[in-house]
Amino acid sequence: MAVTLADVAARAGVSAATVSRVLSGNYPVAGATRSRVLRAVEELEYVVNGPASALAAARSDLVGVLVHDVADPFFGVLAGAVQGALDPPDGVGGKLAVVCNTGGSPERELNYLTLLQRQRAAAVVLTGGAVADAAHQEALATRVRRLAAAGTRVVLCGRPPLAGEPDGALTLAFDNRGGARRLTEHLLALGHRAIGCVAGPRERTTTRDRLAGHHAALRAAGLPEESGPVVHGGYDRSAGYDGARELLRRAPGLTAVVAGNDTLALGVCAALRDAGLRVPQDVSVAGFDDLPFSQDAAPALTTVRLPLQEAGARAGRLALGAEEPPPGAVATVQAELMVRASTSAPRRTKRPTPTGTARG
Amino acid sequence: MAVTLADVAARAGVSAATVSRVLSGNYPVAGATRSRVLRAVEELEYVVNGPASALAAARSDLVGVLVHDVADPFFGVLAGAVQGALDPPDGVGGKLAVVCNTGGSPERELNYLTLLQRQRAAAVVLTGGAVADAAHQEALATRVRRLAAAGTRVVLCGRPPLAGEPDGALTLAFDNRGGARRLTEHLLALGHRAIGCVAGPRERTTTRDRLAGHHAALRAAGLPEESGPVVHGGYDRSAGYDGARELLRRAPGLTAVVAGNDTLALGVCAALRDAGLRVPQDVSVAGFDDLPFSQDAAPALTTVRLPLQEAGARAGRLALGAEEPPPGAVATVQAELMVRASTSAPRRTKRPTPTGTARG
DNA sequence: CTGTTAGCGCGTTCAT
DNA sequence: ATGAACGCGCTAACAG
Repeated sequence: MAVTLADVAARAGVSAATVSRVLSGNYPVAGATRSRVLRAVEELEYVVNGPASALAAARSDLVGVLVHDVADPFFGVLAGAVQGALDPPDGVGGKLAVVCNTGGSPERELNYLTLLQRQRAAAVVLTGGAVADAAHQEALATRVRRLAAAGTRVVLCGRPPLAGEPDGALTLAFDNRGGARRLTEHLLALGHRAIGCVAGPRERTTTRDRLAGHHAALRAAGLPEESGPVVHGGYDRSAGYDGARELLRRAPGLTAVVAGNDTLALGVCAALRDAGLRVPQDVSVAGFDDLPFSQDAAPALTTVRLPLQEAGARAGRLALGAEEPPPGAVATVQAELMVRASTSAPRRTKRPTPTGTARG
Repeated sequence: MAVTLADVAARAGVSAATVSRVLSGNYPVAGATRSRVLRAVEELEYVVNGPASALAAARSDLVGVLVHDVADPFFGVLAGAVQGALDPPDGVGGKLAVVCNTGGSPERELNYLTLLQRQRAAAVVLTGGAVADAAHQEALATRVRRLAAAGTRVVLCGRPPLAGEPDGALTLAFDNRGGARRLTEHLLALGHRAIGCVAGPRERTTTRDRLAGHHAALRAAGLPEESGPVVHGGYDRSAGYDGARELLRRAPGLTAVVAGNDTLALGVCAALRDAGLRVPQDVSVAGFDDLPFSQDAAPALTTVRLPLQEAGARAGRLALGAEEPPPGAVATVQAELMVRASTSAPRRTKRPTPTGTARG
C-alpha cells in the first residue's frame, strides 16, 4: 500500500539497512549513497512508518502532557511551553506532545498514564496540583514507578514530589506557600486585618499550600487563623463569584479578599461590583498565577507571578533529557509578588477589625 | 524485558490470538476464557504495546491537533474541546490528541503534518486561520491529499475549505465575515461614522474575512471604505496597544475602534486609557471571539461570539467519524453579536465625521 | 469459539 | 561503508 523502506532501497539501488542509516543519521554513510537515497526518498514521497520504527527501536517520539484543562490559561501556557521545548529548534528530532485533559480527576490521570505507557511514550509531564489523598498518591506513585521502569522519563511540574521516591521522577515544584504568604503579608502591611479567602478545591495540594502560606502570614502577624473566613469551591470564575457572595454574607466587614487564583479573583471582583462595592476602595482583591489577562483587568490585579512559561519549557527539556536534572531531583520555582491596582489600604471609615465574623 | 501478549497467553493457558481478541473486544470469546485472560493481564500488569499493534493493524490511536498556540485561549478552548470529544465517554477506545503549535507558520504546519503522517495518525484537525498564500495553499492541499490517501481523516476547523478539493477533508468554517459585518452595523446604528480598525496579520484568512465584513457594512451604509483607517499587526495584546496608538495618531477624531479579536481589543483599551480616553464614553471598542475573559473586562467587551467549545467538539467527533459529515463536506459555524458595555453612542460634542483622516 | 500461521516495516546485530 | 538476516509485539486470515 504505502511506500516502504524497501521501496526506497530498491529505487536507490541499496539495501534497506542503508536507507535506515541515512534516515536516522546516526551512522556513517558515504556522501554519494546518502544523496542517492535522499533523492529516492523525495521522488517516492516516502514517510517513515512511526509505529514500525517505534516497535523495532522500542521507543517512540511521544511525550505525554497531563493537564487539568488546556482551555484554562494556566495549563494552556504550561502545555504550550512544554510543547515548544519538545520542538526541534533546527529541524528534525523533535518529539510530539500528547495533551491529556484530566479534569483534575485521579482516575482519569491514572487512565491516561496507562494509555501513555501503552504508547511507550518517551516521557510524561504531569502538571498542576495533585489530589492530596493518600490512596491516590500511592496509586500514582506505583504508576510512575512502572513508567520509569519502562524507560519513560517522568516530570512533575507544579506539584509537590511524590512521597518517598524520586525513582526517576523529576519535580519542578511551585512555591505556592511562599508566594501566598508574601501576598497576605502585603495586605497586612497595607493595614488589612479582616481578610477573606476564596480558596480552591479543598483536596488539591495547590489549594492547601496557598492557604497554608496565607495562614502562616496571619499567624506571624499575631492574628488568629480564624481572623479571616475561608470558602472552598472550584477554580473557575463562577466559584469566585459565589465564594465572594458567601464571604460577604459571613463577614460583611471584610476589607480584602485573597483568591486561590486569578480566575477566581475575577469572579470575586464581579461579585463585589454587583454588590455595589468598589475595588480596591471598598475591598481589595488579590489573585495568584499572574495569567496574561490579569494585568488587563480593571483594576489591574495584584497577584503572585508564577513563571509558567519558563517552568513549562524547563519541564519539557527535562523530559527530553536535554537539561541537567536538579540536585535531589527536585527544584522549586519561585513565585513573585506583583502589586498592582486591585489592592490598597483599607478605608479608615470602616471599623478596622470587624471581629465576630469567625465561626460564622 | 516488558511483559508481552505471549506471556499473558502462557499464563492464561490460551493462545496469543485469544488474548488479543479479548483485549480488543471486537470478537466473540467465551466468558470463562475471557475472565481467565483478564486475570492474567491483571496479575502480570500487562500493558498493550501501542506501536506494535499500530504496526500490525496499520492504524494508530493518535489524532493530531494543529493550533497556532495553545497558550492563546482561542486555541486552548478549541484544542480542549477536540481533546474532550476524543475521550472515551465510557472507558476505553479513546484516542490521544497530539497538540502541535505551528505559530501560524506555513512551514511548521507542513512539517507537523508530515510528522503526523509518520505516526499514521487516525485523523488531523487543522484549526485557526490559514495563510492566504497560493503557494502555501497548494502545498497544504497536496499534504492533505496524501494524508487522506493514507487513510487519515482531515478536518479543518475555523478556516475556509481548501481550494477545489473536498478530497476527504471536512471543513467547519467560521462566519467571520458575517459576524464582523453585524458588529460594524451595530456601531453604525449607534451613530458612529469614524471607525478605526486594528486588524490582525494581513495575510491571514481570518483577518481578511473579518475586514471584509467590516468594509461590507461600511459600504452598505454608503460610507467610503476609507472612512475608517486600518492598521495591521499581530494578534496579540501588544499589537492592539500599538495599533490603537497608530490609529489615534492618524485619526484623532475616531469615535470607535473594532479590533481583530478580543486580545487585540484589550490592548486597544489599554492604549486608550493611557491616552486619557474613556471607553466607551470617548471611544467605543469592540472585539471578536468572545473569549472567557471578555465579559470580565472593564468595561465588559462588546464582541462577536464564536461557539469555540461546540465547534471544537464537533471537529473532534468528525475526526473520529462519530458524526455525520455536513452536506458538501463544509459547514459554517455562525457568529453571534454580543453587545456589552464597551460600545455606546458617540459623544455629540465631537464632530460627527472627522474626515481628512483617510490616506493619512 | 480457539489455535496456527504469516507478515506489518523497521532497527540492528553480524559479517563483509 | 554496506548488505543479509533476524526479530520487535501484535493483528488478521485461515483453519479446525
